[in-house]
Amino acid sequence: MMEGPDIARIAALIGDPARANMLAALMSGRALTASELAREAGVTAQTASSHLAKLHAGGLVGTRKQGRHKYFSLATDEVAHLLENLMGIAAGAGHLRTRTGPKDQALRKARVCYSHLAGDLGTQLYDGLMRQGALHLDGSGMGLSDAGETLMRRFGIDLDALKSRRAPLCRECLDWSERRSHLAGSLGRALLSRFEAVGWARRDAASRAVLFSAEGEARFRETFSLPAR
Amino acid sequence: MMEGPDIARIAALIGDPARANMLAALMSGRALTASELAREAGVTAQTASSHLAKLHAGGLVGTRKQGRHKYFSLATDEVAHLLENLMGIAAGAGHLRTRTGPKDQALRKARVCYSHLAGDLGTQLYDGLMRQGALHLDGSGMGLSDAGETLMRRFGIDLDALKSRRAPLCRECLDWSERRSHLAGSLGRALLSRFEAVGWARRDAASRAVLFSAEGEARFRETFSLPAR
DNA sequence: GCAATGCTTCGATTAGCATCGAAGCATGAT
DNA sequence: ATCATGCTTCGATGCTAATCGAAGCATTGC
Repeated sequence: MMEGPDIARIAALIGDPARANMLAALMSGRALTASELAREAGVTAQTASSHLAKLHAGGLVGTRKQGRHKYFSLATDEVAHLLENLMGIAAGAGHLRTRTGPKDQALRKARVCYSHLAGDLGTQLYDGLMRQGALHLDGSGMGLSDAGETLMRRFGIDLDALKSRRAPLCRECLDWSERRSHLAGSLGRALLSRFEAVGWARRDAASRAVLFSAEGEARFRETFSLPAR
Repeated sequence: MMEGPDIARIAALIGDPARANMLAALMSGRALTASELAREAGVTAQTASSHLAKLHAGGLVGTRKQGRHKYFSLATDEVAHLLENLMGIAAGAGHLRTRTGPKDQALRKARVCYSHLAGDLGTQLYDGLMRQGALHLDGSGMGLSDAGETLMRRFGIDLDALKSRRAPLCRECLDWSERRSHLAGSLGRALLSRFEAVGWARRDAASRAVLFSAEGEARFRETFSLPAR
């Protein structure tokens, strides 16, 4: 006993419903203010402040002060990965909370996972990149092949800027609805924001859903050689 | 708010120190009795019983009654994956920054993750299989190539028996000490038990460590074309 | 049969912590 | 300056849940 790191400490952090709701809200990838998170969790500002302080001390969220606002976001991709993982188990093992409403279906099709694309389209993208050899997974981790780099540059991704950062370019992230991997890392982030920039998709304001237009989805499938739906 | 599955519910389950210790103990892959888990967690039999009932109701552990003993084990590989994931974050963000005691080093080198090989040797095996093309990761998930099947059969793995089961043959699992993937799934399980069967390694009785003999490690590296240490 | 072992249920105690009201402290707007 | 907004600290309250002792069931062994 007592071997390995203190797992209970951070599990307990996530274990409070108010904090869990805050973290789930931060899975949108957007940085949110303390009051927004308070509203999201359904508690008053004071309790939210206390919760956020604990999340910060526990290393799960990062903060940024801007004027009289304080913005919170998930600390790392790994935290997002953990949360997604938790959702998978909660969806499978917990009672069937998955009442597949219409909004729920949109979430399953495409949603934001921290800051990259998840859901059916996210895993399809990942699979497609793997299939055509744009992505590879070898000893040193995951990376882009030459063909992949060309593809990304042609799509308008500034790879040089991404590479100059310390953050890993490619990571995989387990999808809770699909139970398969999708692409995370700074490239995953850049791709999602590019999808928005070129008008293929936009984020739902109220949820984590990513709404592709009909034409946007067609162009998306075409660009990454995915089967037409 | 309230979208997605109830993440707080199971995080809270793991968030209690006693339960977390029990789960960590079950990461050895062995099925343990209620009293063993009570001792492991440092609580009396009554409280342990209460905790285990909750873990069972929450779907995190499975039970098997045998005589007057009740054996507990982790419910699925996904649960093990989640715990390993949690350890990674706890090790990074929490205090207790890896005081590398002598036993700790053994754990880092090779240990049991649920029921397959983790640690340095586990990730090396995974990387080696990937490098030589025995394993591949494509659209439909992870699988063995023909060369990989030959390799496994030659090593004495009964692939047909594994394939006939419903459980996935190959899965990847994120390693908390190495922060990279190692091989899980029924093949991962079979490999570890084969390592023990042919006398290359044995499990430490008191911890999750897997102890390779000098010759065992050499044969291991030779068999899977890993660089000599 | 009786005793022993392993586990569970019951009841009571306790401690921790989530919660909120109110006040304090910044920063920004008028 | 003065007020408003956003966040934090303080103090008090109340609820949840972890804990254990003791008794209750089940199973095994003699």
